[in-house]
Amino acid sequence: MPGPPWLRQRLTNAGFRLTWPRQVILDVLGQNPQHLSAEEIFFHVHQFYPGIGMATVYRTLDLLTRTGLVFKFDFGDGRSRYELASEAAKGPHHHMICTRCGRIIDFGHSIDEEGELIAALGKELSEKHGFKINSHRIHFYGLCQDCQSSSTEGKR
Amino acid sequence: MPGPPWLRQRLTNAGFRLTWPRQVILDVLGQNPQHLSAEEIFFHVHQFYPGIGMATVYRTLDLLTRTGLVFKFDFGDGRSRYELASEAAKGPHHHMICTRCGRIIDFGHSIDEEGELIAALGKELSEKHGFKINSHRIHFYGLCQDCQSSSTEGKR
DNA sequence: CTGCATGCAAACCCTTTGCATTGGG
DNA sequence: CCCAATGCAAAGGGTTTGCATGCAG
Repeated sequence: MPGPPWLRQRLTNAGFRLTWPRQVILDVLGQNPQHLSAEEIFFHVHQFYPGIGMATVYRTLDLLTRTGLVFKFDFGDGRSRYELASEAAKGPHHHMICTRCGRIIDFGHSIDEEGELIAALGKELSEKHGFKINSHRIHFYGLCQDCQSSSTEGKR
Repeated sequence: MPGPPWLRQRLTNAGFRLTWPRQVILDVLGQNPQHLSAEEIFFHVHQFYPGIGMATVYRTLDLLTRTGLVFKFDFGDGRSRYELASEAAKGPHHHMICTRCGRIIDFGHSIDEEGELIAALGKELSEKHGFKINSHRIHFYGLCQDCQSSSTEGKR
């Protein structure tokens, strides 16, 4: 259960204490490239550190999110997902959400059009509305392979 | 409080009863182009139809969403927003979310790059993962004009 | 008339918070 | 040592559900 030391350093650098729960949560996130819900993170962490409570998971995730070490995602199913920023930053990083079973897959791509599009939209946004864009996300909705077989589509 | 009759027709066509609460909810949505939360919809509807309950609002919104008359959005603030599909479909339609004050603005644009980008990404998604894309949404995160003035940025 | 739709209130789920205790620096 | 961080349990906020009643078709 080692895990990247530079992440821990960024915590202490930001003035936060390097506690056991925080290290384990960081490690769990580092070992799970998928988006984990708070409950899933709790479950994983609990195996190494049984005494942990959900409140600490939430507080730590909030801390990590505010510090920028973790990204928080909302896919519309009522629970948030979390992912290491360093993992998400490995490339443009979007998501495909199956409107039937709720499955979410990461979608790292490398298409030139995106840079131009985002730049153009960002320019328009700042000119028309005075916004300063820091990031963007693209969500695709549709049916995953498994759900295309079945007939009745349960739309969200 | 008239409101578009074709919308009501789509309800009856789908086999649902044309009740008073449903008509009023549809009218409220038709008169408010912004994204409304369930609570805001309840509040508006309540003025015309005081007897209505939140449960009916939620059940109706769910019905309308499943029928495709209404789009449901999640911007990450813990409550869902709803908007008439016919309104949202007036053009490519994305959102800018201020990470400080939570303000959301609609962002209807008309940039050619988007079609190409989405097509390219959709192709990749279907080829690599077997997904069938029905729709997509782009979220921009940043600071709105008002919040750029203030110093401390409260990240989500 | 018949059963879908409503209203009310309780239940639910995820997340946040209060408070005494613990442990990192 | 001291205060930030934890754990527990209770509270909170949005959404869903059970059940008796009401109304559209």
